[in-house]
Amino acid sequence: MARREATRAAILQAAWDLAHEVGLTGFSLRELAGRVGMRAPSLYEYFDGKDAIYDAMFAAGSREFLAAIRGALGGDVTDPRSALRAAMHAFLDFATSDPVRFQLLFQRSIAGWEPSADAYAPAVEAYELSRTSLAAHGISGRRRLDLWTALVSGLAHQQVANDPGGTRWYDLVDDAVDVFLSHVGTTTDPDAIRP
Amino acid sequence: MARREATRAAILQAAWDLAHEVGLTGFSLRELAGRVGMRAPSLYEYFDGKDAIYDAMFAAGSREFLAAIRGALGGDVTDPRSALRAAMHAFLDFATSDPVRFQLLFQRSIAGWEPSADAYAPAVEAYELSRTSLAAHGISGRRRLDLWTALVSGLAHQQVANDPGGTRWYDLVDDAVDVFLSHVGTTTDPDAIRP
DNA sequence: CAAGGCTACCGAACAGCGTTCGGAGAACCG
DNA sequence: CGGTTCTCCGAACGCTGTTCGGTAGCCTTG
Repeated sequence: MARREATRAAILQAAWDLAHEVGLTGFSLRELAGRVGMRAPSLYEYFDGKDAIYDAMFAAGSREFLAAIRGALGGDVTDPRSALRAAMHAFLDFATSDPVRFQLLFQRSIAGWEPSADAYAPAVEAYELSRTSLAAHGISGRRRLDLWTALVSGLAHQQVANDPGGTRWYDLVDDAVDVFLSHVGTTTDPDAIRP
Repeated sequence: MARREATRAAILQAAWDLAHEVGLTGFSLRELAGRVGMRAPSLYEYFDGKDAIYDAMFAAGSREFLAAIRGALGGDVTDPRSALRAAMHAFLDFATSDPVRFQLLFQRSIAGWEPSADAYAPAVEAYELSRTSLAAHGISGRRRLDLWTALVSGLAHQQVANDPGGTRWYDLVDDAVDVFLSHVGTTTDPDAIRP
C-alpha cells in the first residue's frame, strides 16, 4: 500500500541524511533504524539489506542525474558552444550540489558493491542523451565522446576532491569547452579527434 | 633492527597481495596475519592498526608515483609537446599498471581514512615537479595547471573505471596533449587559459 | 654462566557490525 | 468473531578491528 511506500521513502530519506552527516559507509543499520523509530531487523521488511538501500539511493540519484541532463539539453539552443557549456555546467552543478550523491554515482567507493542494472538504467539513458545531443551539434565518434567524458569527469572530480565548496575547477568550464571545441571541431569521421 | 623491518615489509607485501585479490577493504587483519604466519594481535607489534597499514601502503605508492613522474620528466626533452606527452603517458601507465594502487592514491575510497602528511609528501613533491616542468616549457598559471590536472586525471579515471585492462582512453593521450597545447599555448599571463 | 629486561607472539575477550530466526502483537478481511 | 497477513523486535550468529594479560625466547649485562 501507500503506507509501505511511505515508510520506504522515510528510510531512504534518513539514509541520505546520515550519509551527508557521517559519510556513505559511515552509518550502521541500527543507527538508520533509530532515525525512523525502529530497530535494525525491522528494516529488512522494507529492504533486503544494506546493499539494497545503497541500490535504492543509487537509483534515486541516477534518476536525478537524468533529470539534470535532460534539463540542460532540453533548451532549444542551436549553437554548439552554448549547448556544450550548458551540459558541462549541468554536470558540475550536479556534482558539487551534492558531493555524497556524486560519490555514490560516479566513484566506486563502496567496497564490494555495485549498482543493479535497473538502478543504473537512467544513467545510461543520460549518457545516450548526451551522445545524441553532441551528435546533433556535429560532434560524434567514440574518440571525441571519450575525450569529452574524460574532460567533464576530470573537472568534476577535481572540483569535488580538491576544492569542495569552491569554484576552482568550476570556473574553467567555459574555457574547457572552448579548448575542446576549437580543436575537436565538427566532422563526420568517427575515428578522428581533429577534423 | 633489520629483522623488524623485514617483518614489516613482509606484512606490507602480503597486504598488497590481498588488496589485489579481494580489494583494498576486502581483507581482514586475521586474514592478513595468516599470510605471514601470525595471529591478528601480533600485527599490532608492527603497525598501530589497519589504518596505519593503509598509510604505509599509501606512502609506498606515493614514493613509486614520485619515481614514475621523475622518470618521465627526467629526460632532456626540449620540446614541450614531447614533455607533456611523456608526463601524461607516465600518469596513465602508473594508473593502469596497478589500479588498486591508483584507487588508494587518487580516489578517496576507504571510508573515514585519509593519508598522513608524511605519506602524502612524495605526491606533493610530484605535483611540484610537474608544475616546474610545465613552467619550464612556458606553461604556468593556476588555471592552466588546473585544466591540465583535470585532463590527466579525467583520462586516467575513465580508463581505470570504464575500460580496465584496455587502452580506450590511453589511446587519446597524444590527441589530448595536442588539444591542450594548441589552445592553451604559452604565455606569461598567470590567469589566462588562452594566450 | 646466570639474571634481568626486552621483544615477539598469542588466547581470550570486548564492542560493534550486517544479518537471520522465531515469536508477539496489531491490522485487516472473510 | 476467527484466521490470515503485516509489522516489529529480542536474541543470537559469525564476523570485524582492537585491547589486555600473560608467556615464551632472545640479548644484554654483571
